[in-house]
Amino acid sequence: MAVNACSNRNLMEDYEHHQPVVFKRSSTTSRQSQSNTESYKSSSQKPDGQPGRQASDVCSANGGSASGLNGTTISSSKASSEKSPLPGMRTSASSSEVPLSRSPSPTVTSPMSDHGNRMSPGLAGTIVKEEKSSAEPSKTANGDSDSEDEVPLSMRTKSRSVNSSKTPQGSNSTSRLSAPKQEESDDDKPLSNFKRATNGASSSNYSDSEDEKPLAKRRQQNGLAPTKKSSVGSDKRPSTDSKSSVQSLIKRPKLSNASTSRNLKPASVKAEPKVVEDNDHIPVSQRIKLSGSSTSVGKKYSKGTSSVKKVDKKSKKIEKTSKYEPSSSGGQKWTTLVHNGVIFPPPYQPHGVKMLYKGKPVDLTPGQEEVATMYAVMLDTDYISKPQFRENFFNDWKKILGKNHVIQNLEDCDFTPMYEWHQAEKEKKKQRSSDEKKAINEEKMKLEEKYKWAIVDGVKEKVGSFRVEPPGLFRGRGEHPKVGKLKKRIRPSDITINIGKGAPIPECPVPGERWKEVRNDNTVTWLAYWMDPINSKEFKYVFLAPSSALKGQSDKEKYEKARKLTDHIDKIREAYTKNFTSKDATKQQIAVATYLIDKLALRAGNEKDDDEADTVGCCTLKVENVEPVPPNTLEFDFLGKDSIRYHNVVEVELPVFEAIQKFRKGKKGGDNLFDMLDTSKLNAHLKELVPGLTAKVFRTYNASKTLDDLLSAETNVGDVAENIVVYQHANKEVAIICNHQRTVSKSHDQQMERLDEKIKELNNVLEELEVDLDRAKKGKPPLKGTDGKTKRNLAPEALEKKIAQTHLRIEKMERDKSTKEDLKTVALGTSKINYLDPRITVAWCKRHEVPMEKIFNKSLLAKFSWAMDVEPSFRF
DNA sequence: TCAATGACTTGATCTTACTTTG
DNA sequence: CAAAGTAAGATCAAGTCATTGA
Repeated sequence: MAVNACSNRNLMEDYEHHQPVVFKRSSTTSRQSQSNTESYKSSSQKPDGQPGRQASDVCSANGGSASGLNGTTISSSKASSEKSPLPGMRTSASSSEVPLSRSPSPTVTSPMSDHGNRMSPGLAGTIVKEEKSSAEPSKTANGDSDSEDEVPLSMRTKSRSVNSSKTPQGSNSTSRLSAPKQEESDDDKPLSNFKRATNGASSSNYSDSEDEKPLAKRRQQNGLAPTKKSSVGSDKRPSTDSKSSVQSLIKRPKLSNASTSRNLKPASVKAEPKVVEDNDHIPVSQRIKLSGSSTSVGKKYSKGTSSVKKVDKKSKKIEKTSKYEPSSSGGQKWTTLVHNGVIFPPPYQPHGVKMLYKGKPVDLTPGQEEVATMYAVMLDTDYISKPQFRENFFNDWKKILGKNHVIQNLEDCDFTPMYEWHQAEKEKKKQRSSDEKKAINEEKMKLEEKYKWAIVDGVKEKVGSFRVEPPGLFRGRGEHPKVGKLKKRIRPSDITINIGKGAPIPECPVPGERWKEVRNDNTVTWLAYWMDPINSKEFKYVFLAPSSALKGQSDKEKYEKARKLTDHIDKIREAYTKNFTSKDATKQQIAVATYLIDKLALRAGNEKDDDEADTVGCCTLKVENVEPVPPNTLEFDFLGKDSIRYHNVVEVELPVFEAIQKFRKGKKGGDNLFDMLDTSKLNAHLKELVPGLTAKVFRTYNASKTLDDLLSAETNVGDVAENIVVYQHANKEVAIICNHQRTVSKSHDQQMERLDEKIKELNNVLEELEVDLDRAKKGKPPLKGTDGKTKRNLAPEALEKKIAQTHLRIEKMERDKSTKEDLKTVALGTSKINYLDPRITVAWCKRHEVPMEKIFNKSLLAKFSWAMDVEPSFRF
């Protein structure tokens, strides 16, 4: 049972005791912030009010006892929520489980496994390439570390914050060129280890392998998550697959390393290739079928029939052949590209419902009504309560109303009739019979079918979002200066199409209009773009879907880059640590900034314009965002991307602490903490250390490294459901590091109450059973139930069994509850989609016989099709 | 050197489809 | 079977980073 997993192990102990060195990342982690909503704006404010949840894992430690049963700890949700859990966590030191250890084989195994190629026989000339880069052998880790690794000691920080904090880890990336990777030394281990320290504890060290193991366990402690998993368990996947398999399609070759692939590219035919025929409706991704057995996770493509082939003509530009050329410069992204353009939202249909102005109905032209309706529809959102929103809206609407319109101010407008009309429409839609719905759906599908696919180098690929954004009111996040502005309707004459030379130009769907421009630029991947109506300097693009080879390739490159960072991370840490005390202010700032990015997984922090929400990242931190708390703790509190609050209290190394104090000296709260720095300087510096390295690589590295370590540390004992719990737990750790939040659902409290009630009920039942048991032992009949009914006479054994069952139910419910509380503000999806190398997950699934579909949904399976053949021994 | 531009990734949330529950 | 919950998918905002051009 899951329980076990969760049970406490002593994680903490491990951490603490062993600590030899190392960085620890902060322990705490919690994110409290969530308050994201708009509320805060400028940096200065710190919102507090939040519920302050804490990081879960951490908490668990303490929370444990909630259920008394078997020692399992369940973290009570509450506990977690409470702020400081404190130190007292107990853990037994015992944990001794052995971790899986990293992959054992030091040797290289060549990855080449691709099993069968995915190619279908059918394709004739198409490409294929399958090899995976042999280059990397699986790196196995060796258990040892390089000596260097150990070095980092200096850096280690300890963090433990009181309240929350997250831990990050750092690392850097590397380019492929550089040295061969050494295995990761232990040091590399991600911070994660550190971080969580739930409460106060923290520390851990890398090096010992031992330490690592425990981590995983630690996390579990919370005991969470049981519920979902179970549900997960069921499988359903079959259906789709089967179908898909049937169809044939072209399969796309698998990606290999970039370089190669590029070159390999099939030749193109120049002109338009003919479209692939038939089946195509099925996306490539779907074609993949998963094998059912866990191990067989890999996908296989079905055989494709159609063949498109292209001849190569090209070789022309392939200049850059360097093998590894990243897609960079000059990079050609495709040779032939065929698609059908974009689809437009239907024209506005006036509804004729009149709004009131000073209590009286007003006649509006369709154009005026359209904009009024956009506002009316948002009446129940909190955008309406923002003055900025109302002001921007009214300014834009006024332009459409005209100067002399009766409507002169928003305050006297009553949009209720329109709002109600809209609600009624919604209701109507909901009430439609399923047949009706089906018919409507089919119609829509038919209409959109042709836009869904593009043929890239002869392979049919899914297009991402091919719908032009409909007009509406801008829904900026946080305190965006432009919220509420009218996002005007986009017309064909606003759109630039990019398509292969010679391919048929998509027909403009609006009669009488034409595209703004048609280009044939094969150095970019977009199929179309238009100017963002809100920010005239920005564009909106139509790209291929994530399941496409083009996207898959770059995704793979991203992870490879992060993975290679492993080889350089020690050096990088050493270097920045040395510069914490540099006399050169710029160097010192770079060092500290890099440290924060590494340790806390902060984003780079580009400069922002005044017409954007006031949010910050590392390079743009303000003095007021970082509060030094002697002797060596820093309290971060700022609004980051999407105006999501980042609040973290972290212990840092003394030199960092001192440097921060120095950077703050003589500045005002709103001044930049790093006045000598911006992202381009920072990245330029990183690139000197390792070609291709940029700030964001650290996030990817730390996230993936953390997952890899946590999953590998876990001794496998459980069944599928338990393993899934383990995975989710690891995933959650990563989400916490990255500060991926979600707003608490409106019904959360209600749901919690409901759970509480159920638990209470069960407890009552339990009490009654115990009384009955007592009486039964004495030969007395059971008391009447609360409902007054008489109960059957049961043998003590039977009662005991019932009691045990009830205990289990209560436990499970408590666990569900704490998981729910725990995850109420943590979003796991983002990291899964963007930061976790899917090969880690795939390899782990293979090792633990967990079907991939339990972890990745259909779209992720498609998106990560390039990772499915990885060896079970793969380590990040 | 740096601001503007351009392309692409990351991210929260809204919407819809599907499940579970009462 | 409807209401409630949830997960998947869609949407589109908001970042990162490279390149361009003056």
